[in-house]
Amino acid sequence: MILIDYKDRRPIYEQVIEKLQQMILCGALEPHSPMPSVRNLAMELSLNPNTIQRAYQALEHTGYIYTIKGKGSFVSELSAAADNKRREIEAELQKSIDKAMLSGITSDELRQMAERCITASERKKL
Amino acid sequence: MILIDYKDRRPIYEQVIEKLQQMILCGALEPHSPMPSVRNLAMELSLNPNTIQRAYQALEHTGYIYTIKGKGSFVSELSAAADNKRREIEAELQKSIDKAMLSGITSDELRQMAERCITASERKKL
DNA sequence: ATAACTGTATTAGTACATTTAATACAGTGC
DNA sequence: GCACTGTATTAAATGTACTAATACAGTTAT
Repeated sequence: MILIDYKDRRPIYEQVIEKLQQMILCGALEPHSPMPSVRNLAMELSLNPNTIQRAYQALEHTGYIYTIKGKGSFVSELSAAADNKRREIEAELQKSIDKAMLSGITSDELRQMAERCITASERKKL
Repeated sequence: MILIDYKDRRPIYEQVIEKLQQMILCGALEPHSPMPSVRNLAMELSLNPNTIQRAYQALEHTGYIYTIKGKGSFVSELSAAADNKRREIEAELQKSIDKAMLSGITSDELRQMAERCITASERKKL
């Protein structure tokens, strides 16, 4: 269910973080359900447990999961995390759009471009 | 005129490429005008000439500049480069929007978000 | 209590990309 | 010839990511 893209320039632990965030936010992982153990997920993805540990610690730090020592890690209620993610996504979008404007693309062209991207993304969800 | 952001995680040569692309595409550097020499720009930005050389070679390879050995590098006509850049930007936008949808953000929320970002970016240009 | 799980911490080693540095070579123009 | 262009090469230093191998502590079931 999680696919590591070795062509992606970002570090593996960041890819793991992103995928798990998405699964939590879109409801694929339900609040208070147990996350896979560090060692199991590492086995499943053929990664070192340290790499998964790093991802889990980041997820706990940002409120996506909570941990009970000896028992495991569990999905958090998503209220706070969802708001943060929305802010994060808007910031990324803002960066892309700023770059586009600096390269001489007009607002109207950008609106059309955004609409094209959104409908394309909708189609993929089917 | 070019500012290197050492907090940016991307390599320096990529930042240089991006800034020069923007300056060429928005007309700040006119077609057939001479680019600063590799050594001069390196001095000005306090970087190693090799770093600038790497950026220039990438810019030549993608059609932003052309080079005459012994004379220097010059800004290209921007027809081809502009189209490539537009495609590049739309691809980046598509990625951001796909991620947003995967995180459970709806199309309508995304449209509002995009509009907010575009108007914010317009304001900065004043 | 023992075994088999959980998360956590630490240290070491390897690999890789980026950047700097120091040169050297070749073409252009005064 | 000199001063400027771009180009090429090799070496060294740096930082990050990742793996590996352990060790420790808490939970749970038998």
